[in-house]
Amino acid sequence: MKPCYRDTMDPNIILGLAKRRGFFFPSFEIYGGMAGLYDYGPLGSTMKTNIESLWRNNYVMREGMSEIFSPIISPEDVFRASGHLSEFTDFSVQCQKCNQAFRADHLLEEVEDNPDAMSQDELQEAMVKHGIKCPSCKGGLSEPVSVNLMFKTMVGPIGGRDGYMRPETAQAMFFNFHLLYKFNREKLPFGIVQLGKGFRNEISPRQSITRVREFNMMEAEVFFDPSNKVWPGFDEVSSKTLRLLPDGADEQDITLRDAVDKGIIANEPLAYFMHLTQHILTSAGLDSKKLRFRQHLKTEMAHYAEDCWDCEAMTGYGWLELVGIADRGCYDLQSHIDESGAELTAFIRFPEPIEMEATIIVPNLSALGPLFKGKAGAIATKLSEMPCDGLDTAIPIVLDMDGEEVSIPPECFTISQEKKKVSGKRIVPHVIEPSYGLDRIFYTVMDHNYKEDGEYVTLGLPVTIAPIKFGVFPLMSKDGLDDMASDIDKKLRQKGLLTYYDGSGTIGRRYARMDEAGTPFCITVDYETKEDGCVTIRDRDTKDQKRVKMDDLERIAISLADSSLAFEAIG
RNA sequence: ACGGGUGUGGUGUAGCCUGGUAUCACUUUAGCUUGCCAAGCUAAGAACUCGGGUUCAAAUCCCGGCACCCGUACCA
Repeated sequence: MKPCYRDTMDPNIILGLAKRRGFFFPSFEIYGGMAGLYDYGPLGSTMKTNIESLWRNNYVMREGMSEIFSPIISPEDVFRASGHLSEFTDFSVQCQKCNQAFRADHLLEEVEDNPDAMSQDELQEAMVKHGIKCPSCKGGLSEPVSVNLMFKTMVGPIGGRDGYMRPETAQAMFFNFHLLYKFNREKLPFGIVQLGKGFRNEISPRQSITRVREFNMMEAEVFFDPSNKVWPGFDEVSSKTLRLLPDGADEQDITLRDAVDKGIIANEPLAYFMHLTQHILTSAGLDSKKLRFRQHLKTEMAHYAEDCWDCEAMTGYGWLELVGIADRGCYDLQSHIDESGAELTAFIRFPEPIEMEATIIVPNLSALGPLFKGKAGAIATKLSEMPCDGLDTAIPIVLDMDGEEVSIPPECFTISQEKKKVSGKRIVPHVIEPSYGLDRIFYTVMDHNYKEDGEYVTLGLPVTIAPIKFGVFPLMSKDGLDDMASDIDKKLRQKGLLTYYDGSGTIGRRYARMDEAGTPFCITVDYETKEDGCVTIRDRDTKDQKRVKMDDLERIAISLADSSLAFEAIG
């Protein structure tokens, strides 16, 4: 489906503003630039921090999840387990006539069973065997060339170990599960978050900061008992609506409750985090009319995923994926269990311990040892794990030890009835992963809040996101007004509010400068201040002014900045 | 990655065809002025994407790199 570009911003206008006002710009420009790498400038860095704080306020403060901070450089094993090593390595072929590039495994999909898993040589063989030609012009194709989208590096300068720059922040939350589970006092569900950089060597970075090689993510991994997938707080928001675009159905506004009941969204927590996402994004100033949740098609969803929704925003680049919220089942933990052998499981207690009677084989090590020497340990393990129904204690047990038949004489084991108290079971938790692309959200904040009235540009950022909270001006830079304004400026900064003092040019120009930077309020010291001790506070969006006593200014400014006081409510 | 287009102060641009000291506006800075919304005056600062070639001389012509935009592909 072609995106609809009506009522959307021309990206070039955003890019110009971003560069002029120091939000973001291409990196390394004086050295010719480097595709897919951007700097956040003075205002951009602060706004990025503000978006992160907003996110933390919701995930860490409101939902009670715990934050971790782990290395970017990671050993190869991590990505062998996660699947990135194979998933991020494609084999590409190119048409020798029309030069178009294709994925080799895609061309073989109809004639081979599992081309995705084939090696370079196997692919080449299969291509020749089936006489694959270019699908668009029937020209001959080149040999498959390996394309890996992870940045590889060497850990240790001499004879080091292969490492990769992580392509997402998620993995540490999985492979540290055993510790994090303990930290959360062995209770499910619980959530872990990580904010940080990820790296992908994109074939073709484009569209400014929305598709870059080094990017910022805010990710949560929420672990559940699969038999009890609930998240506290769902009931409170279950009557809220979301705009959904389900796989195979029309776009619709629907309540969380209905969407879960009708099976459109797979479970309550998934719906809950979708709503939380909507809440965070609109708090960051995104226009809810330009947001939707699109369900992954069956074909694009990873095979292990139970359900997956992208939150998309309409921007000057078309629909842009900002957030992915996926129920990934137990895939990630299980993969790390398989790869590392670590016990990344949770223990689910039964309401009452269950008494069980079991027949078990007890190996007699003092007999096994002398008889089987080095193999005794492995034999003992195998004995105690094997089913023992109908075994006779008088007959030797025959075991298959790596292809070798071994007969275990009866004196080496006993069979006994045991009563066991089972108080619970070990399970591999399921995980729901809300994953936010910070840079894309950043871009969309600018896109959705850009306002133009003729030549006059206002960036209508919400107070919490705006880098500068207050412009502080003397009406005239003389007669002591400048000193009074500087004083106010200094005091507000001491209270932790980022201000911008400006005493140059006309007052209108100073207001305009702040409007374009998205600063929500300006404080002006004028001649009356000397007489009545009041200053004006001017609201960016209405241009209205209120006079307030300087004695009340700090208190009011703090309340305005944390949104606990609306401008209109100033007395 | 392929095809097409584009690269001039912080931003937007003129100049390129037809080679000869780079245009204009906004912005910025300093001063004057200005008593609440990009006013005015004076002055200043600031650019030819990079490398190579042709030429007495290259922003301009030729070749190559880099970056950006669009399409296809790729990717989430």
